[in-house]
Amino acid sequence: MEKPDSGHKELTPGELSERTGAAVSALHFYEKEGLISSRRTGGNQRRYRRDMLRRVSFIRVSQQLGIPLRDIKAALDTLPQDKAPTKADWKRLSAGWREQLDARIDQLQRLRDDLTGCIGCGCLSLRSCKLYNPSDILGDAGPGPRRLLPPARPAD
Amino acid sequence: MEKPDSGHKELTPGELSERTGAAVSALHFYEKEGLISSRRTGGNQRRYRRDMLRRVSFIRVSQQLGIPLRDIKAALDTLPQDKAPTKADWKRLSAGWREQLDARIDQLQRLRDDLTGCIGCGCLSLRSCKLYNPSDILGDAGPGPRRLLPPARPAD
DNA sequence: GCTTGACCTCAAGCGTACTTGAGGTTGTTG
DNA sequence: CAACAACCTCAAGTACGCTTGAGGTCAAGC
Repeated sequence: MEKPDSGHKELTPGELSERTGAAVSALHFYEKEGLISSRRTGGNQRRYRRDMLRRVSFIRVSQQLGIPLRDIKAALDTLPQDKAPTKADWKRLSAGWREQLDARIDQLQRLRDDLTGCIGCGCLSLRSCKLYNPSDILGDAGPGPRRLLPPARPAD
Repeated sequence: MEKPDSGHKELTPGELSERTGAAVSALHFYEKEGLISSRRTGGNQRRYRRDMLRRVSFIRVSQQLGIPLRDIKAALDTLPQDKAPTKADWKRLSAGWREQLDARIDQLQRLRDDLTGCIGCGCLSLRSCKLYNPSDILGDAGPGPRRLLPPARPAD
């Protein structure tokens, strides 16, 4: 039924690291920050439930989207901490992320279209250029730094 | 011909800050890092050529794309430092940036499609999921951190 | 039983992109 | 001419997301 390589045992730090691409030090960091959790053996070594594979991968994928760890944590916090999340749990998270992604793509496409316009018109007139007008950039409400993405608040 | 509000005088730090949305401290930082330049008055105060408006705005827009300052600097270094860039100069830069943008949009769209697939299939099998397989993510050549975007090397 | 590698903790360090603060100068304006 | 905002320099601090190092433990193989 199940391929044996799917496994069912807990994972050592080294295994989780190798299979997710995250450094062991990063796993420690994620745990310290509450993004993942582990059980300890008698010898005080970490053992990870297999669903941590998914959590860590989710973290990494989300980071590729430019989402800060605190937002990823907020999303993961909606999953059960003490047992493996259900399919529905992951589906909900994924759907939320897909929205983020859609928004991000829209944003970039608008940026691209504006940039194309600027190339077309030469756009030596800053006054009329959306890209080069700070109070206009991506609907920015004013000057000053802001996050690339709005805070992730999935199904709260 | 030219609207008077287009201006032709140099800008003070405060003016440049207000018109680009970058903090004065950020302007100092950009100058220290060689991304912008200024002339000094007799009293040692900075005066910015008007094309610095465009440089700073370019910096900020590029950052919205997730491009690191060193890559932005590399791009700006292809512009003349001692005189205002020509329309062709900016056009070339913008075109290079548009490529970055297109690539980034493609990347995100692939990610979105994969994510949609994962939602569709439930994707509790990590083995078959592109998103959750680190050696596959976005064509990653292996585990370990990597930059979201390839280095910007515009028309070098 | 000893070596070896994987593991442990905790503190410090690093790169990016700035901001903040101290202490002092400039320049405009009433 | 005094006040006051805006400017100056330089050093240190901040936030994020980790990595590195020191000093020690655990577990498997020879």
